[in-house]
Amino acid sequence: MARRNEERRAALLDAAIEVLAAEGARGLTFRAVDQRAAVPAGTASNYFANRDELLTQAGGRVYERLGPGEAVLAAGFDGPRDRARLTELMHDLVARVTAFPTGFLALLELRLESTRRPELREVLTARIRADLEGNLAYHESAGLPGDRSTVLLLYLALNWLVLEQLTLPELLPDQQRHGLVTTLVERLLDAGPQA
Amino acid sequence: MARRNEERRAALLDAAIEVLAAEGARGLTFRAVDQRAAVPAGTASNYFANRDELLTQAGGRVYERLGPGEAVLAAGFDGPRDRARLTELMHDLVARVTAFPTGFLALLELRLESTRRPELREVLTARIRADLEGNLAYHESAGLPGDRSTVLLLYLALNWLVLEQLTLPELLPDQQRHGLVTTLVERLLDAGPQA
DNA sequence: AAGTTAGCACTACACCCGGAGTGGTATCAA
DNA sequence: TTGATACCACTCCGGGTGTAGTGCTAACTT
Repeated sequence: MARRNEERRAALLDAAIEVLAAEGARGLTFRAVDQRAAVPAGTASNYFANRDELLTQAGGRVYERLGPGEAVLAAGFDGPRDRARLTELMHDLVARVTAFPTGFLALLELRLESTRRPELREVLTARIRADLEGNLAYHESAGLPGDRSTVLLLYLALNWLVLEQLTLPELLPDQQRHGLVTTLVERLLDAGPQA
Repeated sequence: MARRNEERRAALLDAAIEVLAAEGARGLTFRAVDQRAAVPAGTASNYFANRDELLTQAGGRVYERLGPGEAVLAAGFDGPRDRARLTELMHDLVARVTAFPTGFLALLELRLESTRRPELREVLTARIRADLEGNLAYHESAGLPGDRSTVLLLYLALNWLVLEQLTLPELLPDQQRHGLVTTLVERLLDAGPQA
């Protein structure tokens, strides 16, 4: 008996993200989602046929909510196209992702879970690839300095930087993290464009 | 009733690492460890007072097993100290970590679990800091090119590169990953030393 | 405007799975 | 013989699933 209230469904998925971040992939149960969403027990059961569906749709939901950030970036088409601008954008990016910590953590949990669920891995791969391609396309069309490798290397390093901050915040002081972003852009660019 | 057979204890911790990687932090139960280690049910209960102990000791065990890799690196004190050498070392590093995938994944699970367990976070922070400091010290004493920031940025980017390979291998083709390592070292060094 | 119906929120129940912890027994070594 | 440890079995407990059943509400019909 599938329920069709989209608003409620979205609320359940948001709750699922919170649960993923707070309890881990294994802790994502229908009951836990019900509880987190403050709806009566059994509700999530009625909206999702099984755990797999809940998992994959939760992954999609994270990107739905992270998406608007891209729109914000798109508003940054004006302004200079130099290194300072890119540095600023990267600082903003890190801040934006960090501001939705449960989303980032949920995505990580899903990555680990996808080790065991080929179907989930496919969905995640497709989504993250689309995101990456989007970033590459944006970077190029915005005329920002740096080539494809620049963007990819930024992606790698910044992701782990955020991971570091969210999981072991005491390892690198805030100030050092900030400096690393600046230095990273600097070095990737100075040597980059001619490659 | 604590048992003291160190060999058996190590075998149980190795099993715990496998379980962490395969089932997630939440899947790490005494029974699962028993089963994976092929010992009778209840054995892990006798060796570890509670789950926390099992968790933290498993984290330590990963580094015990990853440690020898550092020793191998130490054997690399001879040879040139140029960019090509560093590139080679980084390729080796990635290969070495990738060769022990369950260790890497277990560590990731522990990071996520440490979000909920302050005690575990402290232990992990200390260990990873020691590892990082070790890398920094090695890099400097070996006279390899690049400064502190170089090492830190390598750490960030390469970690996520490995994560990418282990969780969503279809996202980046092997060849591209390989090229990224080379490019990363290249760009970090060309702009680096004067900073 | 009243009656009818369809869908959904909510509740309760029956079933099942899996893990914790512990006490007892067998086995081996000093 | 005695002490320690490996091994096994048993009981208790918690939590999750899926579904059947009940009432409410809102929209549609005539």
